[in-house]
Amino acid sequence: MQCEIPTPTIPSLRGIAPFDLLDEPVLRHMISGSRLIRASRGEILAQAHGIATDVHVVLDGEVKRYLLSSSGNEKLIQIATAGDMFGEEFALLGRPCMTTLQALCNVRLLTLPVEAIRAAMAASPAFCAAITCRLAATACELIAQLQLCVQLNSTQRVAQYLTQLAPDDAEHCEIRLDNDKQTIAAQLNLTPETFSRVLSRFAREGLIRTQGRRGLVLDQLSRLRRAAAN
Amino acid sequence: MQCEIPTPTIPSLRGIAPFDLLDEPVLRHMISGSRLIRASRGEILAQAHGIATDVHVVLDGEVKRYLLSSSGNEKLIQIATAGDMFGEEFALLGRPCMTTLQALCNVRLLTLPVEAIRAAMAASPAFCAAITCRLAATACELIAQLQLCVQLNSTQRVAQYLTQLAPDDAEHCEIRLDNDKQTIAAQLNLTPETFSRVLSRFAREGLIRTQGRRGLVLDQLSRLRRAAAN
DNA sequence: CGTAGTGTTGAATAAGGTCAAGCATTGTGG
DNA sequence: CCACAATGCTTGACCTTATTCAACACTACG
Repeated sequence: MQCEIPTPTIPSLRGIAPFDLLDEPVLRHMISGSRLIRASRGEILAQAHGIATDVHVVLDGEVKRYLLSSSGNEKLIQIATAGDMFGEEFALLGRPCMTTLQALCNVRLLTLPVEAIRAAMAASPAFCAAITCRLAATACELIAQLQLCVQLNSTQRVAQYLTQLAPDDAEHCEIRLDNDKQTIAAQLNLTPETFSRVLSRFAREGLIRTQGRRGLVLDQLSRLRRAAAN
Repeated sequence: MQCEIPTPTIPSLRGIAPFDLLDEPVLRHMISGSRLIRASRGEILAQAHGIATDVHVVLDGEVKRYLLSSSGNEKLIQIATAGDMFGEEFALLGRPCMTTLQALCNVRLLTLPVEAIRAAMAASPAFCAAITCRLAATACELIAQLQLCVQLNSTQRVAQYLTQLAPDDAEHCEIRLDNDKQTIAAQLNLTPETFSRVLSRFAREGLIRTQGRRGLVLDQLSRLRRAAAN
């Protein structure tokens, strides 16, 4: 994990989601307080401890954000990809950050002090509104996650996940998973074993067929949707 | 459940958390679009369906906000008491509201159209910042909830709940539960039976003693804290 | 003193998790 | 281009945990 003073990152930040709303001087001030972090696959970028003082932006690569329990259990919160920003929740409140950060591949990450974010919010109502929307979206996602993890059983969770990948009206479709099955299992808060078992039961019942490691044919989406709802 | 046009509520709203930041005309405009809802114990105030278009403020009484699964399982999200505001997450994004609302006692609830909130945010940077903070806090709480429900077992959850009720440094203390045991169990995502079993195990081990229905003596808080962490 | 609402306890059950072994896929180095 | 290693995936047997259902006990309140 390396840190650099990021001179040439102004253009890249300008192209990223809420920062495109900022004026040149505000953006420049924000960059001046930032740090650029490089890390390679598997590296832990930040532990869950201490007051959060900054916000992160992924420039390239993927970063996994998760809760780590004392028994080693990982609960995935988010997989942040290029252009994603995260960590406002804790930083804006000055609360201890609960999440751990791990690089899923070689990544470049920009770290912005929360004070700069706060200043930008004061300077630009549009930026402030954008941050507000992002937080609202985060809260919604978390409520959905809670619903998923707490109220649905393994069958329902997998069925719901699969139906989300298909177009809304189709009955049959072929898809390609965008992550390891382990990772997907983690998203659904299942062990890889349980995930595998549910998939093979669906296959046995004729709902799906597997094609290689990541390919999947959904044959009876209406039944799958029903399985998700029950 | 009754609805009224709320003429005399300007003063009461002025005294409530983020609304004290607003100027008289903005506040007046906000009130003008609002509705006052009265409901009595047990009544369902709003189902989870359709796009959320407004935000709620509890004037008096208590309201339970929860996720309802198709199998009837309830996952408690929040108990909102007088002065609490909620529902921004969904309303600001115009997403379907996932939560159900139930009166825990006789309540008066003020319903504000999200457009008024948006206008107030545009008019007052301080109000906007306050809303942002509230959303950040909501997100943090939800992450904590997720951690609680997904990564901790029943013993840890109960131990954590109990230790939160005690002062940080004490070893011994008496407390009074502020809700039914059923409700507390729901907050911890446990059945009342499991909650009861954990409590009686703690009692058997000498960690706590029960006093009547709501009283509780915590005798060995250090052991309790250890049980919460493991 | 009786009743409704809460809380407790036990036995049976179900749902996932854990551990361990083996199989398949992918991609790399020869 | 093939072989093989590394990684990821599957499967089975077993175990732990919490839920369910049912009966009963307690408490608070009228």
